[in-house]
Amino acid sequence: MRKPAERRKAEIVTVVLALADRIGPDRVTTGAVATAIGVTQAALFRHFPTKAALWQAVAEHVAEGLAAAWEDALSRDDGPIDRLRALIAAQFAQIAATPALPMLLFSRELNVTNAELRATFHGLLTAFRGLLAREVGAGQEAGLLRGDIETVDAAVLLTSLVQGVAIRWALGARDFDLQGEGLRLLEVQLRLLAAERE
Amino acid sequence: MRKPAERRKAEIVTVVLALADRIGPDRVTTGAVATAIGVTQAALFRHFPTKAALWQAVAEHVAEGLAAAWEDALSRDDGPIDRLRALIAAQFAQIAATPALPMLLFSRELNVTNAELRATFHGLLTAFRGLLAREVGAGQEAGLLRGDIETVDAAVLLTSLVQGVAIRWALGARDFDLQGEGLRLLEVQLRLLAAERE
DNA sequence: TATATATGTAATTACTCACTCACTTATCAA
DNA sequence: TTGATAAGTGAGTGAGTAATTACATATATA
Repeated sequence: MRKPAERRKAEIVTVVLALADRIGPDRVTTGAVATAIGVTQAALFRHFPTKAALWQAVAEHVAEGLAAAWEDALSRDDGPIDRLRALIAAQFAQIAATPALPMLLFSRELNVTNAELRATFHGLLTAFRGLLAREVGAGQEAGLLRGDIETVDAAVLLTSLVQGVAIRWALGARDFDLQGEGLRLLEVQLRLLAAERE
Repeated sequence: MRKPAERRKAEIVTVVLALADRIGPDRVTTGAVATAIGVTQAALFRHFPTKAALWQAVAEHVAEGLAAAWEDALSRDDGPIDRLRALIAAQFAQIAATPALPMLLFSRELNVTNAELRATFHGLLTAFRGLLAREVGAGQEAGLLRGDIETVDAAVLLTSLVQGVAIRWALGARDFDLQGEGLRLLEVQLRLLAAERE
């Protein structure tokens, strides 16, 4: 079935992510993508000049999703602790919705083929840490979080929590609920960071 | 130059790890390994029946290194907190000595091609978490660490710390001292976990 | 309706990869 | 010194894989 280029491009990006989840990012061949969509392999090159360009489009799609989720998490008018919760919940939600994401960060296509893209993703992680740091700082100002910890260090500990849980989830058999376990551990870490002991 | 099989095998394993660091685990082809050593590609198959077996040997090499480092860290007769420090310091040291390790965890070889390899590494991470949990438990028993936190949760937070810092190091330009930064953050987390506030 | 163009196909190319096999030669023990 | 054997070679094979090309046709628009 013939489709306008825009929709076909979007379809290809979606299928690449789904395939990356099912068989791993580095097994996503142009042939596999084409078969999954129902077109010939050559048709892909009508929409993307190279396979690297295709991966770049995928990465941009993911980056936009993350940025949107962060913005949405910060849009609510809560206190800093709840904003921290929302940010990290959004991160877990994005990873759960795009399970290939952790592997994608280390995939050959993204790291080896496209250095620019690697910088983009590294920038995303840094940006996320920055957002966390801002909320942590606000929490410290408000006397909600311990003040005897460097703001940035607390942010690093929180991003590490996300990455650690995501790794355990991805490397294991995905045999637990990422979001549930992640948010549970977040509460533990938040209790450690809290200004007052209950 | 002809070498006895044992030494050649060891050489191959070493070169694979070095190449994995330099060009990425999934770019390590049998041809690249052979050229780096100075033999023909066919010679590799004199020592390993398949490429998967070669990777398994690499994994065992890494596993032995980690196990030895852990044992060494636990051999000293310190208190639980110092043992935690020693364990995590050993982990950072091993990662720094084998910089391909973080990437290896996300390689296609491990995640897609070689299920046995994946099981090996997943087992290693689980074992490490177990060792940490034991020391955390001892620290809680001794009244050195907060008792109102699940022992296992604290262990997860500590392994996450290691992984988070290692990822930031590997994905970035390796532009900071892994061990130094890691141990610094460990002290922060230990302060959060401490039973008494100073 | 006619036609230009965007979308898609079939067939093929150039290349990489893991792996095989018949053959050679260095090494070492008898 | 000689013969057995372990270690290495040269020349392949078959199975992918991205990308190209000449050709076809659906679709929108004038």
